[in-house]
Amino acid sequence: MKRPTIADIARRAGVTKSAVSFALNGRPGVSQATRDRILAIADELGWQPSSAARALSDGRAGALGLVVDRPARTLGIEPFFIQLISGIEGELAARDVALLLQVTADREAQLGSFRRWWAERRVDGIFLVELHIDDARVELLKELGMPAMVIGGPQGLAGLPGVWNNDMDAVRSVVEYLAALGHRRIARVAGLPELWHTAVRTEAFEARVHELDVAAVTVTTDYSGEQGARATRSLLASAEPPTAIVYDNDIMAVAGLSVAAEMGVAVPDRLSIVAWDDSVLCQLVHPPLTAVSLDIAAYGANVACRLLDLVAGAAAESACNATPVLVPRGSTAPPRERTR
Amino acid sequence: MKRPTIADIARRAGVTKSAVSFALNGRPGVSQATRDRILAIADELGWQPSSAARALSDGRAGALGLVVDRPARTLGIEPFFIQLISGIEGELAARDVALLLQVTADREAQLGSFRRWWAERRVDGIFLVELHIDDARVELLKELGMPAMVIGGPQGLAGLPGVWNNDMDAVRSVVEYLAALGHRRIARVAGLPELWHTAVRTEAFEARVHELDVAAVTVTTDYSGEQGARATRSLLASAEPPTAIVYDNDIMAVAGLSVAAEMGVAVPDRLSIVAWDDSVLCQLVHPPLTAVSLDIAAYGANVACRLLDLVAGAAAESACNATPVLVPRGSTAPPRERTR
DNA sequence: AGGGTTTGAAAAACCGGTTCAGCAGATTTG
DNA sequence: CAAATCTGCTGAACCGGTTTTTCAAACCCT
Repeated sequence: MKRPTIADIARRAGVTKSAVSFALNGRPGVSQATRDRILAIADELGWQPSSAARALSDGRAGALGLVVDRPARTLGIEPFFIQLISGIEGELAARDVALLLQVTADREAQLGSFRRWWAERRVDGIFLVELHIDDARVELLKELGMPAMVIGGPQGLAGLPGVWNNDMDAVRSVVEYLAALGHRRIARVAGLPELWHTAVRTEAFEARVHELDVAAVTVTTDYSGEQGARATRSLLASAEPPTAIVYDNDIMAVAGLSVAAEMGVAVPDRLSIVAWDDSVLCQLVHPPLTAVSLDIAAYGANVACRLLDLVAGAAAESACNATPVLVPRGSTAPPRERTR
Repeated sequence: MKRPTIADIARRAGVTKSAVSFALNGRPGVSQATRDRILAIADELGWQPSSAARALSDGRAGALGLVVDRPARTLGIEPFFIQLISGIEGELAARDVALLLQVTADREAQLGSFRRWWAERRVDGIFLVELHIDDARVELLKELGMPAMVIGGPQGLAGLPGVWNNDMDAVRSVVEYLAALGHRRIARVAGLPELWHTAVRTEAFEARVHELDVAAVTVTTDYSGEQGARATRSLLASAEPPTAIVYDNDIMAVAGLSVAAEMGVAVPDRLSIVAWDDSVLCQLVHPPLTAVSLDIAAYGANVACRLLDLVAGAAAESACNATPVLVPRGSTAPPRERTR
């Protein structure tokens, strides 16, 4: 039992392929009676358009692409990507657009994937995540003329539209919260320094601690729990250890919490911990972690919408998605005096 | 600057499209000299085949599909899926096959996705994960005649080929390990009971503890950290609490560890913890968790290879991938007497 | 009644590949 | 030396849609 084509429908309806095409796409050119008859037959036969034929004829793939290149070591842990994909998917599925996913070992491979996807017309556009400062992908995409939407890039990024979150205000509220609790020495265990959003957060962090006259230090890592643990160890072992640490992702925060336990530093009495990127993980550990929370799936849906519009021909527009909010839990408290 | 087609190459080379097609696909029918000339021109023009045209003409999509339907709550945490996808991708990318990913809210939606993907010829075959006992998807796939590879299904699953792991031996070795340490009351916090691999593990577990004359109890959950925590709480609060708990995934094991900390039960002195599905998470917490480890990316690569072969026309064959190995870490030790 | 517009549908071209039948010319074969 | 086979390529059909062009019949207006 072969799958039906519009030619089959045409034969059954006693019309030509063109009439069927017009009818199925709701375009003028066929009478209402004929249209109804064709639709009924299509339905009866269980007809579905061949994505290949459609792609070939109208030039669009009906698919969008996403390439992720986190090293396997850290990739799986962060809920961020799957949540993001989940949000994107919700939007795409509704419009019958597919999502092509690729996981590459390094960034160079991404360039090749973009080229190939575009040359093969596998996708109509792509999502760009983890934007670096001076990102080679941006140039390539502009050169190819490939529609793209930057996820999490800064506002005024040359050339490509994007959707970002108001991390600056969120960082400020974290600093203010800790300062209000009485913390005077705050550390921040940041992610990869070459990422745009790390830079944005660092700048906002440095500025706000300076204004509030709080002593602060920022350590950069590769986002892995291992480096988060190492950074925590050296911070806590220093002469003047911080009384609060802000981590750039949840996995490092959990690692930091373990290090504190291992070193006999009570949380939150001796050390307050704040995690960026909230997830169930933050609520599982003991004490539950105060975190900066954001609805990532909604973020993904938002971005997907915009890329779809862009592909459909809308003007390229950037927008702010939302401001992450601080969710206080058991890992933060006023600092207790060190002597005792 | 339009993207080049084989017609462009043909014109430049002074031959017809057919000759170009033969040359590019390494098929006989053109002389070596002509072939070289055509390849050089194709390379110069940066030609890449249009996936749509190819799909339309030879009937294969050049893509495989994977649908995941874990609820968003638990989805992001487990490294399993991303690692699996990463492994699959490695294999597919080498052969220029794309991976379509869909994240659905419920299982019913999966059926629709399969139908549509197949009807639209979007994919040549699909990976079936999280196989349920009496899974409606199996019937549908057989009805559609869609090539599929079951990931993690049991050996003798009617009709569909699959690749599984030797969980039975792994379960046995865990039980033996704990028994050898001196544990006489072991609990197992299992995953969803309707999943095949849960059933397989449960059966092996029950059988082995019986043989070794160890008291055991199995509690089923939905894999979420929340339910893992709840199960742990009630187990530890019982009259005769277990001295060791085996968790069916890493996230529940971490949750269990937190509950133990919260209840003042020392790990591993009073309670030993074993996690199934090893991940960096297990090494981040304190103490690091003894875990049942498996190279998931390699598993994905293995499965991908087999589905590609199946799609290419090979006979449908099932196979065992590997036996997960127990990695002892700090969360397991001989039980200490309860009185004191 | 005759010329112009509208309507509904047919016919054909096209998208970019693959594949198959056909066909000259060179080479092998009896 | 004629017939059969092989080689290297051409021309055309085909995959399943979309889109443009063409065309006949119906309708409209003095």
